[in-house]
Amino acid sequence: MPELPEVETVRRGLEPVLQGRTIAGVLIRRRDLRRPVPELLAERLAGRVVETVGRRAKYLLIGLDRGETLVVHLGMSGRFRISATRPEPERHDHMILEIAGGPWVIYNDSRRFGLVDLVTSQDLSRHPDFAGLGPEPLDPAFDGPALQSRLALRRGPLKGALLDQRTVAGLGNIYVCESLFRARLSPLRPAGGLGREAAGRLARNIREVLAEAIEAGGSSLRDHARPDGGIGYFQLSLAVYGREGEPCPGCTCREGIRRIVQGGRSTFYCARRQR
DNA sequence: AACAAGACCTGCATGC
DNA sequence: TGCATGCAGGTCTTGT
Repeated sequence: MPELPEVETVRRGLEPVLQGRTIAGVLIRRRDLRRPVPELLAERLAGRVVETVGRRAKYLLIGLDRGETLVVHLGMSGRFRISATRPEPERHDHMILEIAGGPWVIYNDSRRFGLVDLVTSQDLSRHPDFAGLGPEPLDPAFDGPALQSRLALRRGPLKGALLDQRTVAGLGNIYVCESLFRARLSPLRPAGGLGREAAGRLARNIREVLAEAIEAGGSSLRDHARPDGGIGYFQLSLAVYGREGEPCPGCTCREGIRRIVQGGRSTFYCARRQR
């Protein structure tokens, strides 16, 4: 499910349910996620008050009292759902939070590429999960020069550089393809040689596509993304992702959208429009 | 140092 | 119907 817009959509869904509320009880049903769920996590969370519900890159940051943060990553298939009544656990429900006075918040991840961790809030920026992350693309500090300087060190193609969370945080396969299409840049183009004008265009299009996707509630591809059970609609606005063989929405080329494999993952682009 | 490939795990669509 | 194959929104490790 989740790149930055989907994680942000989840954050917005959880915030009104969690912020200012007390965690009454926690059930951990499976500990072998991407890395093991910390020992005694349930005991450490019980009775804690949620102060903030934030996000950094694709990580959800549930800020608790006493200076600790519950970190959740959704991996490829992670989701949250909210239940007004005590839920009957379903397959792949790994963590169930009971909020004092209801509701219940359930973390489910079939592929178990996600993770749950509890870290000291002060150490967050130095924590290994976060230390190397690039800038938040929606932060004002992210602009053409910032992107250009990060890309300058690179030798490989743009696609891989943008997927690397050290370049800019929060992009994944969908939004890299979409950003490159909007910026009219080939995913095969060497990242290092990107000029000032092209880098500025790319940074602007990254910001725009992410902002529009958040506005639409994210993209719901194989399942729904939102804690409230609703779906996002941005998949309807995708220009190239998953559209191999379809006409290019930006030009009149005969070939249409092409699919290639880079770094073992699908890239969708228009070879005529994107140079 | 930077890159690609492989690994992690499950579910689903497709084709025989 | 059953079975094999390939693919999926991420990221960590390994090898070149």
